[in-house]
Amino acid sequence: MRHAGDREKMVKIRFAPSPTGFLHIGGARTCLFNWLYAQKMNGKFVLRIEDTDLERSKKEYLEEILESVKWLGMDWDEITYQSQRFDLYREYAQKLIKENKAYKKEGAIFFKYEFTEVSINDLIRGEIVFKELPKEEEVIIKGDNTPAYNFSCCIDDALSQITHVIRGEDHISNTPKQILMYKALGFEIPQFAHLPLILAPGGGRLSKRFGATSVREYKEEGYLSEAIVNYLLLLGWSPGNNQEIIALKEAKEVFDIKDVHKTGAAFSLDKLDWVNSEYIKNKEIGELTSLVKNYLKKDDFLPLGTKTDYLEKVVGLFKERITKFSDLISWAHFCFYNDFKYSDDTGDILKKDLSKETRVLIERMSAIDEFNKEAIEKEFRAAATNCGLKARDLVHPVRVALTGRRIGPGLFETMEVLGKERVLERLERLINHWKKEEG
RNA sequence: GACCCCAUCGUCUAGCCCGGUUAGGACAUCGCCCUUUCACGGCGACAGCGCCGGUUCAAAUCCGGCUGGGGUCGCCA
Repeated sequence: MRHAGDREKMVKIRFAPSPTGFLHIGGARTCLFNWLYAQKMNGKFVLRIEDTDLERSKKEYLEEILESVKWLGMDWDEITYQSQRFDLYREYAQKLIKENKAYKKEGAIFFKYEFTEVSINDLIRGEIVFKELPKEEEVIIKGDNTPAYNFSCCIDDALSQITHVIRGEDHISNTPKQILMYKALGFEIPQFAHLPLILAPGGGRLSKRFGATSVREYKEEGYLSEAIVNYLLLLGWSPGNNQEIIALKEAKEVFDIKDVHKTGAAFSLDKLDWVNSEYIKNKEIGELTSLVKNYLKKDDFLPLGTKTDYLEKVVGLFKERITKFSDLISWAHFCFYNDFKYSDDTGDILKKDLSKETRVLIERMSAIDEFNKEAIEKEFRAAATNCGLKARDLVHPVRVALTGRRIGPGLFETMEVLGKERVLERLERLINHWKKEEG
């Protein structure tokens, strides 16, 4: 409730990626917390593209970043590009020169820090006091006439009236420098909040050495955006109540920047996998199928003309046992192709020649009209019993015949999904296998 | 090295602000149950307040020091 006396400015937040690489998992979380705060405060969310490094900034990175932000479920009210505002930064640099706060030197423009003690009131960490600065001057306009980070950052934050700067902990040491620039420029100083860093599994910096670091790579591995968001939310923040699974729209309601941790959090693929499998299990089958279809299309994995309702059955077969969509490529291969070989580790299962018993099974299976798992199970067990076998003695070799593997989904469900024709075909192939082994 | 940040199971965390808990949950690991395999699911086990002082009847919780980890010190952002 807003009172007449409140002079509070509308909250305005920014996420400021640099298009010199794909959206990093850490950047994604920074974006998430910024977005969440804006949502919670009913404020505006600005995307500011920090493309001042003309050499390293690439259009493809920019596009990927925007795509990833959207994919994760976020949107923005405004987008600005620093590369379009170079004149502005130069103007302010000139102003500082006139006021004797900056000077030209070695082809660049330097800002002179008027250092006293600088104190930051961090929303997460409380007061941070800097008693010393490592330098006395800072480049604000580089030799090539482009602005340096700390300078363009201040000017944009001030001019676009950013009220809260929420960024990674690695920026803490930039903050006193920026505060001094704000002061020199006569700008109002925003609120700051420094997020803990995401650490590599062993601790230390999250780098390429530890596997995927960009959102895009996780997408390509077949992680759901909701799962990535959920997992990232759990890194440095908790909704409380022992809750682990939380959707973005729910987090929006309960998020409070003050609850964010101060400690760096190690990234755990195991936990991400678990969160992802939770989302897969709980997702409505139709939606899941369309996501899977879209995912598998990319690698041309699905044979042309695969029907959606067939794919849906396959997805139903596997949704309880995969952690990410890419698992399907090896596990569900047999659902789409007939040309698979029996895996090397199935030797013990196929050792005993059960041609006769398989023949009996074929008879029973072909006699079924409604080829569903109940009927299949009934006939299957009857066949085994008739041959004096335990069901499991027939189950294992048949699974190998149908899937090529010793492990997989429930056999009767698998048979129903494959359909009578393919089941019979593959059973014949099993008999042939034994024939060859003998000869 | 200088400046700054941080510290609860192996990992992510609840608890800390407003001292009194068998320090709770999740992932991972291990065991049992379910079962046609693998999973899922269910049940259970393992495992933690970095150390030393201080304040207090009482400290994970408040204070100080130490140790340990992290970040920054670019005409990168």
